Amino acid sequence: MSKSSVSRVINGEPTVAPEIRQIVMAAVTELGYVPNGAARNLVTQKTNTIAIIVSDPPAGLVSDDPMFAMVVRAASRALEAAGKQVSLVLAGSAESRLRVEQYLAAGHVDGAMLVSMDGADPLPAVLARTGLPVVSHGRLATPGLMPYVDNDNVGGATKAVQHLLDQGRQRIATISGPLDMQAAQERLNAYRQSLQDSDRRSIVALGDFTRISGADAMRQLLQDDPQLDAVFAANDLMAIGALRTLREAGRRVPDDVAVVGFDDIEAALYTAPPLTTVRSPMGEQAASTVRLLLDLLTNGSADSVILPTELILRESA
Amino acid sequence: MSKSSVSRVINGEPTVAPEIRQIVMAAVTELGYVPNGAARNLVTQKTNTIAIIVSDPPAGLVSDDPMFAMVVRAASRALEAAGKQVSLVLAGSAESRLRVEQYLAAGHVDGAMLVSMDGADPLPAVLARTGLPVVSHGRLATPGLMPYVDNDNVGGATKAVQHLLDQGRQRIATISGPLDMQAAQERLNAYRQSLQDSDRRSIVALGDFTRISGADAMRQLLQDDPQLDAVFAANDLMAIGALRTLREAGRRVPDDVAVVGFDDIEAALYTAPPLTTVRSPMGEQAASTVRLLLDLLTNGSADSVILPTELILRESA
DNA sequence: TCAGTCTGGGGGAGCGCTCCCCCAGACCTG
DNA sequence: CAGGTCTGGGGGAGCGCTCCCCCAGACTGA
Repeated sequence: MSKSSVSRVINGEPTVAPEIRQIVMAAVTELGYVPNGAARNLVTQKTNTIAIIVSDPPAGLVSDDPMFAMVVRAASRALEAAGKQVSLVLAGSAESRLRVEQYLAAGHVDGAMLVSMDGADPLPAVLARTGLPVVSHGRLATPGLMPYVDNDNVGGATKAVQHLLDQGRQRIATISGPLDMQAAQERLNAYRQSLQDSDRRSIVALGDFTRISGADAMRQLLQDDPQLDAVFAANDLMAIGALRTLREAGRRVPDDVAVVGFDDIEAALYTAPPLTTVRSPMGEQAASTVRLLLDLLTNGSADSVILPTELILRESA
Repeated sequence: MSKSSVSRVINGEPTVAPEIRQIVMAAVTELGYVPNGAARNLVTQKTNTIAIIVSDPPAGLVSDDPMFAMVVRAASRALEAAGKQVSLVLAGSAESRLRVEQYLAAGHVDGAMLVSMDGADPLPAVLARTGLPVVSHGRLATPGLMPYVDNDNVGGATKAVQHLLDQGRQRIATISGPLDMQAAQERLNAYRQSLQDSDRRSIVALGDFTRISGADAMRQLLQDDPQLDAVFAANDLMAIGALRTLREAGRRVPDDVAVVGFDDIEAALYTAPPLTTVRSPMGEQAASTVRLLLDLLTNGSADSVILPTELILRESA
């Protein structure tokens, strides 16, 4: 019995006699043999592993981020369903960035998926230059670097603001996300455009997509314009923070102030009152991004995708 | 110039002349050379990679799980700080379980960290038998299989119930987590013990640690005992669900019904009213678990750790 | 029956590293 | 100055696989 035959059996090649296959399989199960991954990777020049690269904010800032959980989970699932291993990479500080680059260059992975990179991040450009198949979950500031899957931020934000307008709200403020993130920018622009189209003034406060920043921004907004009667928050987490500030300030929602969020995370169902929000299909987006990468891996090319968003009416607006 | 010298330089061995080191370094940066990971792994018999194995509930059930985000993030960070790569593994269906086993047996990782395994899961036992260094985030149902880090569930739950008792609450119910999870069981037992010690009857509903299950369980509880005036939920997510049901049922919190949660996730700060809860240091627990594994890797042994919990008083009780 | 074709299995090279062994040359000591 | 010691660098084996090449043996058709 030669190792060639064993190799053939294990890799499921058809040109092997059933009898031999039997013998090998028996031996394999009996001995509990498992082929060595490193050796295999070495010779085949592939690893069956995909990196999920998540930009990690400086320590301390992190909360229980629903985006992280949803995206990482959905992506991992899709990847595992396709028989790929997942390597999770947190891209935080500058020196960790170098490590990431080295890691990918060392051939540890067959491809990578970038998640929520901010505009200033040099990583996408660096990775694109390595020639490794890379896709992005969310559109990047620099276009054309790699294919991506995003949701329709502009359409969603427009629907949200339009809804507020349709309700007859007069002073509609917004809590924006960090402007170095593409999604935050698009949502803010759409808000501005909608208000401008109906001859209204923008009232903007800046957050960073966390609950606490939403609460702070709402406080700011209330101070800037005590008369405001509606707020569009660029994500649900900040909307939840805003809800809290409004409660503390004695404003009733939606009677005094209407609130609309963005994302439709599960928590939006459980706020008081339940949050009206724009649903962005995060799980689906992650799965699509994986599909994109898989396409890129097999075909050498893949086309970016924009997923539709939908306004979910609940009680806060 | 021989490859031996290059190898020595790259691996930072001291027995190499500064001059040669210079030359090699120059060549390396100029050519952008990065050593091949697979080849290295093959010969050194180690991968510098640690698996984080998360039990994944059957699709659909998953929501934005703060536990997942916190633990995976904190653990990854600690691992990367120690120079380890992270391999994220979702252990879902039975067949995926086999894949996990194969994967680990193939020598792709140097060690593994189990997260939130339920009691029925055969995976811990299987992994323990492979001889691979493995630790658990959270105590396992089968003791002695591997070292673990857990928080003081019993102490925390006792404090929570005691607080309700001290307030003079008469009918204290609980929403338990899934009983195949060790943490849920300990919290329930502590609740029972505390009530028994003060001669009171237990009122128990079962949830599965999700918001929606908390809302459902609360409905059940209200039906079982309309007179109840306090609820201890085995985690914050279920407490949030309970809050919603209570609001819908027209009960005031904490006036009519007091609510205490467990975990102190960030969302607990933003509920209406803010949630009184038991803080369990999830991030710290994850970091400790990593430290445990690292110890195990270097020393060959490591001792389990129990982290203290603390009651955080807010407005819901 | 024999040349010719086809199929399946064995031998062995080689993937890109690390690490051991050995040797050249510098240095030291009596 | 000769013999011994020590230091640093080069050669080469080998990690455990896959895959190519080739050959033995079965099978076909004239």
